[in-house]
Amino acid sequence: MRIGELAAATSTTTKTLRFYEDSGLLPHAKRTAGGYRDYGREAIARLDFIRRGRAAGLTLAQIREVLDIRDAGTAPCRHVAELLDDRLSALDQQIADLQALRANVAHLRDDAAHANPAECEPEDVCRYL
Amino acid sequence: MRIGELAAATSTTTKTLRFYEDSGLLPHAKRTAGGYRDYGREAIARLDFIRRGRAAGLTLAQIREVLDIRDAGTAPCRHVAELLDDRLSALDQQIADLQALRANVAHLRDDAAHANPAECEPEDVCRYL
DNA sequence: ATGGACCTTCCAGTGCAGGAGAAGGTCAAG
DNA sequence: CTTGACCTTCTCCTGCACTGGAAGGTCCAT
Repeated sequence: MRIGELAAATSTTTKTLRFYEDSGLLPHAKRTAGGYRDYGREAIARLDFIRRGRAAGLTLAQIREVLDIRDAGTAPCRHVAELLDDRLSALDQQIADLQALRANVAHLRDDAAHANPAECEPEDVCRYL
Repeated sequence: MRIGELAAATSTTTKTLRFYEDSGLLPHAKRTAGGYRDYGREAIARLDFIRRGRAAGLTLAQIREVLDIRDAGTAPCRHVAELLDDRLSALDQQIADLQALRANVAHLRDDAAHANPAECEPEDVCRYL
């Protein structure tokens, strides 16, 4: 499989695949006589793994950590669970922050809606954020 | 108030304050005879506003949008309410996205937690992400 | 043998939110 | 009058995850 086919099969781009190789997420691909990268089908599974990790909000560095453990021949289940726990905490915090902000903005919006435009001072806009 | 005092009062840095001025988040400060920036107390309130927005995950561009409307001075409340409605919709979408992501990550994490490490083969790693 | 699709490497830029450090100016204390 | 803290502008650097483009090589059909 050449790089373009792999890119199409994984809904990504050749640029991204070369970038992943440079970043150590994909092993150095073997080459054809003409110097083209030649991928096996396992590359698709690896890229699906990377894609799922990205979708879960992991950084490429975190994904590489997991892949490195796997490539060393050890099962990274425990490590994956830890990474996901960290990610859950971060998400909970982020959600709580956004909900607090939403409440503030909603309050501010109500005030803006009910205020008499004639007596609406610019300074009032920022009272609640 | 000089830039260092303002930075200390708002738990930020002089670098950040100059960057905010360049970015249009802070107005051009008036200068002392020696060319130093000279801030009034209202700068602290403005930076607190920026800090709270940042803490809740807003971008500087989004914060600037709100500040620009305030700075227009003549900002009609109706217009502000419209802007805030847009912001509320965006926040609701963002919260919903994060909650969906959280559910996904929690599900993945549970799978990883219930796996028996002894029978977890390296090839299985993809199951958990 | 030629055209076009695809590939190669290398260099550079994007957007975000600043941070590092150089070269020099200002100000108050000793 | 000098020292040291603080300030000025300036240019470049950071990390993240790519993206774009130039210059050239390969492969396959016509």
